[in-house]
Amino acid sequence: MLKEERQQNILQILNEEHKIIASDMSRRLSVSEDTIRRDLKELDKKGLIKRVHSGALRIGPPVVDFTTRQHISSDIKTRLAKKAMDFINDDMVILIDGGTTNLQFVKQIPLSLKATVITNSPPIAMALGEHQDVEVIMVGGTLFKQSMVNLGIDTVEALDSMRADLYIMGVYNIDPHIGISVPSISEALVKRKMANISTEILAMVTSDKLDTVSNHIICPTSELTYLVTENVNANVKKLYNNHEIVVVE
Amino acid sequence: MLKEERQQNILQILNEEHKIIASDMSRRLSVSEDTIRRDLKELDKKGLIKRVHSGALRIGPPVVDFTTRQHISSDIKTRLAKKAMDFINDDMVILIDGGTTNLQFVKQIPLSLKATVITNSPPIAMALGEHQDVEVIMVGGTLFKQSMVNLGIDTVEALDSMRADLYIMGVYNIDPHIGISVPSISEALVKRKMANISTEILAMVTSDKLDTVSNHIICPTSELTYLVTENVNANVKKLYNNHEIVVVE
DNA sequence: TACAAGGAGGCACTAACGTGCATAAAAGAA
DNA sequence: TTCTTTTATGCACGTTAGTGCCTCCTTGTA
Repeated sequence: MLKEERQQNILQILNEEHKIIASDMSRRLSVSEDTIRRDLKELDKKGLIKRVHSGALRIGPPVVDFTTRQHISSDIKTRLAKKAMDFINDDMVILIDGGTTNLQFVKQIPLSLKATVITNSPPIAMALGEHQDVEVIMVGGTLFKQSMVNLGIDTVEALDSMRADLYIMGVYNIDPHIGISVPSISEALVKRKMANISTEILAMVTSDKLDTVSNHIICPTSELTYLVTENVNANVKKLYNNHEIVVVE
Repeated sequence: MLKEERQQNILQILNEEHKIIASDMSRRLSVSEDTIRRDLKELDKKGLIKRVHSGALRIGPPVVDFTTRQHISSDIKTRLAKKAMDFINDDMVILIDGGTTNLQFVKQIPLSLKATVITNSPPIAMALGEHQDVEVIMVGGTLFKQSMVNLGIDTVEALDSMRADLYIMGVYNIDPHIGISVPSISEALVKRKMANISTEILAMVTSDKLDTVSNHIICPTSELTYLVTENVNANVKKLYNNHEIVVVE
């Protein structure tokens, strides 16, 4: 059994049982207690578990069925999220809007991060409920249920008095000839404002969104700083040749 | 049983019972009194409990984390919610703040309701995601993770330009001599503003919240219109004799 | 003041830990 | 593939944490 595999098992068991005993794990996974101890040490260092004498405790509530399914189905999104994590540091002011890719990203954020997160998405805000050192600022507005984000004039006005170091933009699709587009004018206005108040902009894009033709409102992309994606075709490359493109294989 | 687990148990019990006796705990948790004493000493040092001769006292009001509270006494909350539903009609503008009782209420709202809901609580907003004919207005602010509501000056300012027919107020406890109280000044300010902009005010209160002594900031209750509760003692009855008290048996 | 219950600190025992080292297993490089 | 390098694992052994018991001291109450 591989180390990663074993550690995944430990996390899985811990998720179900809320606590584990090192000696117990040693028997269940057929490795020495030393190995288990080393695993627990590592996982604790990563902030995934709480190491205690004799074993370890789960951090936070168990991951429920719904979120588990999301994890399984969105392997690519997880990989993109992990890559995007490289651009996150302590003490940043991070602006994040909605979308499942962004939600996946937020779920990857280590509990140890110290930062300020501004968001107009209730699910994103709630996903940060366990992060003690992350201050969450919610931007209000009219809830747009399709994508679970707050939009409207109030949202734009509230954003007016804020500034962020990095804006993690949720993306629907990228038209190779125009750029990033969104399905509604309200969303476009909010995203435009968000782009304006941020120093850098990062977008995570899964390949199904690349190279799609769209007749929706354009969101200006001239300030895009990082594009994190799986692979990229010639058109997109040309469009973004001024920006850093991170390709996750 | 792990040390941390045991201490967690002690805190849990103390949270429910307000005081504990060391010798008692020794029996209940099957460890020696010495160990219990050491635990109490540690927890006291961390400022989580107040150590006294013979045992320990709880510091402040009973507070459990949001996800835990969600599962506590939800059956009675459901019954309160169903009763409170009598005061809801189509085309109303309903203002709802946070709390698990309120969340339970929102989950009872029929999908057919046509209304506008204003809230500063992300979970409440998300719970209305399926209601096609409910327009949800989210009020932004700084997310207060313990109760999952947005608070702060921005919240109060945003509320300033709104009006509601009914405010469903989340309640922590009712002091028989003072009235409704909340654990923080930020929350008090927001609740006060919410009360000001609403024509009627409704509060659902489970019996464990009745008649509890609290030294926290008062939230003015003079405008309270409906009190929906399980049962009510003389003190509370006297305090609210101007208002409609609905008792759910 | 006296007396019982509770508490502090020391001691001892056991289970758990960490570390260094030898060996086995992966992962890369040729 | 085969060899080399790196990483992971298990064992030995000295150290530490957690617990119960004991003794002496403190606190609360009659």
